[in-house]
Amino acid sequence: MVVYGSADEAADHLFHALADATRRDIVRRCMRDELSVSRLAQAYPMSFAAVQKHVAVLERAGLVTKRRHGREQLVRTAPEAVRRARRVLDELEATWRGRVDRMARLLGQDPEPGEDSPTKGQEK
Amino acid sequence: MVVYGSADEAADHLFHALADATRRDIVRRCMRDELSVSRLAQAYPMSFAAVQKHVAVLERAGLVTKRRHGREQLVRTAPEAVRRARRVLDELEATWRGRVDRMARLLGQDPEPGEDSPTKGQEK
DNA sequence: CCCATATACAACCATTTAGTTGTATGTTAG
DNA sequence: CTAACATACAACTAAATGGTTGTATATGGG
Repeated sequence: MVVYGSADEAADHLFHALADATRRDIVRRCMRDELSVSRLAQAYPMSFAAVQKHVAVLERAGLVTKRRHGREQLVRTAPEAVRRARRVLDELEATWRGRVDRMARLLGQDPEPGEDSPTKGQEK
Repeated sequence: MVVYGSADEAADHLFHALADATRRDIVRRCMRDELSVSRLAQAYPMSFAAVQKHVAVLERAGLVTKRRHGREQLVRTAPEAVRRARRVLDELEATWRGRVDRMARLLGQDPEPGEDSPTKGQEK
């Protein structure tokens, strides 16, 4: 799974978090209101602990934040979250059509996968 | 990993495929040119078979297509691919601010996670 | 104070992933 | 034809995932 600089790691976490229907649903729900974890848990056919873990994954990816209110933990989708994911996709396109391609040609080395940036430092 | 109707499944595959830096890099490279699998493999610090598998994951997600040319298999990023991923993100927002919320209120039932559409078909 | 609720977290299990190696099958260049 | 190359695919391993149950710790209401 390679190590990667924090840039790639952030994208890894983001997309990984979105790659599960339950988590996407949590994101949707928590865009409208703040919901406690137990409230959320009631909505899915799985244990409280399982939902707790899903929320943790979303939190690690920066897609939601938690805020304590009394004895409950209110979950809310980070306002900028989905937008941020979209930006990563944009960069995915941009990296190619702009920077990399152009720079490689300027340097006179053809921009093909000869041996450059083997996954590692790519745009980190 | 649960069954899901094909709609969610497609999103699962899409985001899962994007949740790996090597695969994102393959997507970038193959937007510019068509590249053979072995050509791609040279670019990463892993075996040919490993890269082959990454390409398979991308293919399953509809992010790239393969086309035979002689003895090589040329990989190319699906033109519409990234755009499609972005659309899923848009829907993620839209579902909330438009449809679900509004409909639920119209129906007079509060749109909270009581038990409605628990991600649907989540029962494995 | 006592209890029910809301969360946290550890331990465990089954499945998937990401990688490996090894072998088989096509295809093209000589 | 044959050798070298490009791919396909099976089998195996280590680690990560997604889920479970069980236990511990806060907190709020009466």
